[in-house]
Amino acid sequence: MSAEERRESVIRAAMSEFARGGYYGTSTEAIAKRVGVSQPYLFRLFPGKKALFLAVAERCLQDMRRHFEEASEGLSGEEALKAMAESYARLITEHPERLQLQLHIYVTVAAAESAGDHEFGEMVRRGWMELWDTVHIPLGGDVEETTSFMAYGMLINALAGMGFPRGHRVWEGLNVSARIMQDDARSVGAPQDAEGA
Amino acid sequence: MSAEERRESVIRAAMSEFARGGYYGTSTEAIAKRVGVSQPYLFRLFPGKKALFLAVAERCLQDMRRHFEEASEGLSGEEALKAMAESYARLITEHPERLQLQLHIYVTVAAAESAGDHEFGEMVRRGWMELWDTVHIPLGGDVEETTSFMAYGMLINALAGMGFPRGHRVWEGLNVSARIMQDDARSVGAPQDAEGA
DNA sequence: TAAGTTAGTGATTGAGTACTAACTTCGTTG
DNA sequence: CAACGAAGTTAGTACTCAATCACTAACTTA
Repeated sequence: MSAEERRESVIRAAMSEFARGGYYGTSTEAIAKRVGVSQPYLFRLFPGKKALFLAVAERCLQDMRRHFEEASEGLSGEEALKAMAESYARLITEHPERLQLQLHIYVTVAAAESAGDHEFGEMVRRGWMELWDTVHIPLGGDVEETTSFMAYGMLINALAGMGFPRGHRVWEGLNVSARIMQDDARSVGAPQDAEGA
Repeated sequence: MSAEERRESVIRAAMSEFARGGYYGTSTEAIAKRVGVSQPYLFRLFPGKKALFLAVAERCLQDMRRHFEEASEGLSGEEALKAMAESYARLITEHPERLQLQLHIYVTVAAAESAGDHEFGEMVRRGWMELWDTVHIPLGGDVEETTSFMAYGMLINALAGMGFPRGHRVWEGLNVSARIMQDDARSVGAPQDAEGA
């Protein structure tokens, strides 16, 4: 297998592992094991753990963008909104590790930023803006609509991350105002506990 | 100093340290050093690192709730909304470590949930619902309004975490549709880079 | 003063960490 | 066939981490 192909498979494996444990909670050995390669060899494919995480974050944002592009292809306005929302809902319910990876990226970039390391932040901001524009266009260039779409998306991330089961009252407001996740609302990760209090 | 007082100071110190590095990125020694106590003694005050993080998360949610209660005291409707939004904006701009701690809690609970550990999740969901109700009441019991408030709050968390500077176009939609952070919008952690692309 | 409790420390342990250096294996090509 | 470069390994270093254990000094109570 060529080094480039190997790098690709390492990124995929690292996406899974970093999704589980985040940056500090993931060992390079775990990634290597998943790829089926020796751990030191990772350092020949990537200069270090940080660079690998960066590559993973970049890929995650790219995937996200492509996801929205495909979902909204040929649609616009309300139709595009519904299509993207449903597509996103399906993505994070069927692949909860995607949600976790996103959360890990947000928190890691925030930590890096306030630690004075802006390299990671620049990349993520660039990725986010591309994502923003990808959503903005099919929504008719409406800034408020796009912002609202992103905001409800972030709330969904949080609720799903916390493990609120579908049908819980905290999801209620989303069905109406966001026109999102009508029938597709589903708990991510955690199962039944109706109220939690 | 009594054990109870010590525990209190440990929680405060741990909030700062966990905000920086999250669960895996924070050593118990760093926390102990900040408290001014030996590292092994932490394990007399708390059964383990995990229990300490749990106590920190609980405290963070409590603080958050109290914050909104105080901000909305005696107000209702639009006035309460503005007061809570401004108060929250001030909190995370003046204390960026609060934002980071919240992000770390969300990601850690998500990881715990999908790893089958629901103890942490139950606590956080309970805390979130209390927070939700605390916001819900002054907003006149309007579910959509409350959901929208929470959603824009989560978007603000994400944008601030990524280090988008105030005035950046990604904040634009928030000024209008969310009636949040009009003049108070401010970058958290990261300084100027106008576009990032 | 004897008995017991509470707050706290120093030394250590065993597991895990990112990363390096030196070696091997093997298909391709002059 | 021999030389080479690229893919990949084994062995190892220097270090960090959570947690445990045995201990002590100060205070309280009777």
